[in-house]
Amino acid sequence: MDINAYNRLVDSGLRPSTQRLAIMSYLLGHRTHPTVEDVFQGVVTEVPTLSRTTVYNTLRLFSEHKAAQMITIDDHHVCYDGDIHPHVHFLCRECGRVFDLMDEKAPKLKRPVTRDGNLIDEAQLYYKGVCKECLEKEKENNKNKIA
Amino acid sequence: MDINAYNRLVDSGLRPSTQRLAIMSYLLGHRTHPTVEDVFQGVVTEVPTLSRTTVYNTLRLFSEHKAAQMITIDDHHVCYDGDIHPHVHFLCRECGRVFDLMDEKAPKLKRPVTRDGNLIDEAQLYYKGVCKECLEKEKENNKNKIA
DNA sequence: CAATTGCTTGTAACTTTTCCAATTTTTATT
DNA sequence: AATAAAAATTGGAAAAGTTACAAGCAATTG
Repeated sequence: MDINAYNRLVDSGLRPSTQRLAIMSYLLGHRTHPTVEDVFQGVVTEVPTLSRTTVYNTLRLFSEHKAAQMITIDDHHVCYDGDIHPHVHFLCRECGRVFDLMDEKAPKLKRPVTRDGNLIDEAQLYYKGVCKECLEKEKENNKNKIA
Repeated sequence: MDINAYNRLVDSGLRPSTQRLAIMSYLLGHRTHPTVEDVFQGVVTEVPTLSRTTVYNTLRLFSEHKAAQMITIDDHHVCYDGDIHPHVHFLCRECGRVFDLMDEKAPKLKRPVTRDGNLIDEAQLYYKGVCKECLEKEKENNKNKIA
């Protein structure tokens, strides 16, 4: 059994069912910011009866209980992150990958309430652009065109 | 004619067609972070032949040309903002409204390239929580329950 | 004023997500 | 253990949001 997944669930006040453990294990083992479909495809081999609805429900549950982060940077689909420490995300417009930006500081909440009186419980800082790998590829293509 | 909408389009390198002008005017006149559907409903009264596809295409075009901001804070639908100055957004989990947080500083990009070599062209800082109005309502409801 | 290009339209299709009733699993009670 | 109650999961269907595409319309150029 994945002791980390188990602890994360119990610590978040969630019952460690087979499906939840499998989904949490997947999240903790794949730091690629998987979509719901990614999670489903990755876990269904292990839990063959798994339903997509369960994946949707479970990931939402995780995010509501702060056992995972919901990431809404991409307008096409939501993705999830098992890393619950505040950190900055980057979306590459070319390849669509989402990854962590280690060298940028996460937004820090000084107060959980704004001056206007709004209660804040979550902060997300996102960057969008073109990743290193895609920039390299573009360079290659341009070279070939000229040659 | 809305001179502001016209200028925003031309300055962004976009042709000022009837539909584009109407959509941009709507964005500039409604700082409520409208969804595609909001924009469609708001503009179709003025331009009765307007198609939803045009709204989708046009808003995407605007965001690609930095003539408007695409906001992906809500996992249910994308919304748009005619204010292109960097500023912080807040999503209320109760009423679903998105609004600007004036008293929070927008993320500033020192360099357009990360230390890893990724090219950044956009930054978004989002907060989620419960807005003042919804907090008040909750208080009311609790009072009534006890009484 | 013909040709080209760009913009808009409407429908259909597609993707993602939610709903819901039935079923299974787990927990609590006797 | 047996039973009842509660919680979690399933699968199919439906809804919501978005895109693709072919046809038509408008503007611009030579």
